[in-house]
Amino acid sequence: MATVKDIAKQAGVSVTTVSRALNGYDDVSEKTRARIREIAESLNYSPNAMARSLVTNQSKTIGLLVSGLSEEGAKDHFTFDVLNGLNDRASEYGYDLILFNTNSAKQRVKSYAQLCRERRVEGVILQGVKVDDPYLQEVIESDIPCVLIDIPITGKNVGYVTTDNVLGAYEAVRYLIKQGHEAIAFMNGHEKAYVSGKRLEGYNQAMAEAGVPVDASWVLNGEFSEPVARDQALRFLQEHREVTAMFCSSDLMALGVMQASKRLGVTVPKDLSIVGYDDIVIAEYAHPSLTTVAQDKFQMGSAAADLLMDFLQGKETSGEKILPTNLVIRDSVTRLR
Amino acid sequence: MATVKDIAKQAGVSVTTVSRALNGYDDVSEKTRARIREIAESLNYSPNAMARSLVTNQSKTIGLLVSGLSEEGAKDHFTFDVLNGLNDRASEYGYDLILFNTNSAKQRVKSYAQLCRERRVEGVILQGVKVDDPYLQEVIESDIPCVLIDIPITGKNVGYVTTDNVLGAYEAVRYLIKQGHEAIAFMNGHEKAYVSGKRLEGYNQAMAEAGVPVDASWVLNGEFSEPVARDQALRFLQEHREVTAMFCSSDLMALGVMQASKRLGVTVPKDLSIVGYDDIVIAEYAHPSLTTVAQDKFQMGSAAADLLMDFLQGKETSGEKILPTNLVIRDSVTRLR
DNA sequence: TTGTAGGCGTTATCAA
DNA sequence: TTGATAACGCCTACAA
Repeated sequence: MATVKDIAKQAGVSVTTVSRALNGYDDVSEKTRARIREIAESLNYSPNAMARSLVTNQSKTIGLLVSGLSEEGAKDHFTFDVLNGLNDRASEYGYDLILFNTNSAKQRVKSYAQLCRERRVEGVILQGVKVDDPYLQEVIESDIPCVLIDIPITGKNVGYVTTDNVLGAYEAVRYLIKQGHEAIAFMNGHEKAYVSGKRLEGYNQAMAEAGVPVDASWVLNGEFSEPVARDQALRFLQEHREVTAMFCSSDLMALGVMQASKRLGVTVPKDLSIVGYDDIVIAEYAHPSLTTVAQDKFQMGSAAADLLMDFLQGKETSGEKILPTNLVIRDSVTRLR
Repeated sequence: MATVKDIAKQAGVSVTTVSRALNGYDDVSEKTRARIREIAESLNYSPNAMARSLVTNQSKTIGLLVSGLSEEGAKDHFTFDVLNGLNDRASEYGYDLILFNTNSAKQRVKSYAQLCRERRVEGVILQGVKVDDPYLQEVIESDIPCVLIDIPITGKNVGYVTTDNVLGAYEAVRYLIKQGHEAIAFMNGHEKAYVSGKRLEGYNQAMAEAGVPVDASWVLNGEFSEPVARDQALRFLQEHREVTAMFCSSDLMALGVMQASKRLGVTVPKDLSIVGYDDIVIAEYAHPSLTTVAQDKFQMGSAAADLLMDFLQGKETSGEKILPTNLVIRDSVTRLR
């Protein structure tokens, strides 16, 4: 593989000149620059990014840490969409993405932070990690600039991107109320998730506003899992025939609730209205199609890239980006009366 | 950031000793090794992968080139699943993945091959590219070891992973025939795709075996697109009320056909049986749920990693891996008579 | 068992 | 406008 030295030799100049010619410095005559360019091309020269990084101390690389990336059966496109947005924007900044995953088969000895330091990533995006994940602490304390998805931590070079979970849930529940529902249960996710707390807030808020008292036992924990939500719903719906609607903290759980309904002979939306959260692809194809709170996952990715770049460029920033949600109305809710 | 030099200084030894102690050479006394390890730890030392690469000439990095990665609305989990399998296996080999995408907003000046050379990736996986993609040629000619997904090219350090498309299609159609169908149309993808040719082969084979003549006009081109398949089906189904089944070269197209059926008042599967291909997540949730030819995408990814490693380690290999498919029977096919 | 010295490919500093 | 030279952090003959 050709190096600057090869070019220099062939052009009869020094490596310095070659370097500067190729990097567009203006203290090199156009004539030699042209000659050098030509030779570089003919030699199929590509600068060695690593050698460059070594001296500039810039790897032009950002790390993506995804917990549970390798798990099969991740039905929600969430991770992937965020990754796309991220990659798209990062490449605009001239950065490439490098992927790390935690749960490798051979219990990886190296820690996240170590991986990042070895590769000298300039920043990190963390996604899908739980609030109590030990990796989380490790990375935050590592002083590598870092942006979290859906975990609200800010600090020196630490920020996060999320959507307006309170408002999203609020609007969903208010929509149900406007459709005449009052007996509205809430299938929430596990407590380790930041978003769960926020969405509960939104639920409570909408209920309070409508003057509907909230029964704590009507807030279920589906652990963001389809089968768990199904089982929870199975139990709950049998005990509470009076419920007319259920708001779910994820589409996957909403699908679980649908399954439970079907099994119990409860027709959606006639006997039970359901609203989900996320707007995953399946939502549109479910039967009936699912009314849900949509998050723009692609945008979450690019916003995360933007925020990280702010850190890297030393820009002043609050370190938080809260994106809007959008209620997508389909066929899983019926108007009461 | 701590370097070997720092450690050496603090331990009162040379950098050589540090390097060898940390890399597990046995010509260093256990006592000094222990001391060096301790100091390294206390200094939070991580070796600089780039400096190491520079001298070992091994980047421990493989590139992933995905065409159309950033396109929103890629409903099939395909790319993502493959990526997961790839990443999972690669990390077992001690390799990290670096992502490149072509269609960045700012028309990226650098070519794929250039990107790969700059980052000194040891090998490349190419996915989602069309047979006539200029990038394809470029990469293949670049003499970087490379594995293609679903494109049958082999050569020096070039190989591919695919599934048995002929057999997959054959089994799908034979299944339809066993259910009593004879008037079976085929919604194929575009001709630029390798898999389309193969699946057509399988279709023809099964039909011939059953002694059912194939009418070329019954083979449609849905371009692997949901709306295109829908429109094609709309036209075709109106003209051919005698068709009882349609085999589709992708689940997405099968969904398009379902939409068309619905619009025409043709009930699936009572009036029209449908078999798809891929087994994307939506297939299970569609209404009726879709009988389809499943491909293990995760496994395709890990097989690709394996093959690439064979190249990198100079192992003898045919350069092709053809994985099995698996007919998943759900509710979109009815038994005739 | 340990240390010295050279080099990987690039950029940066300084002098010519 | 150009060139010599010294880094960057690491590994690896070779010598001690």
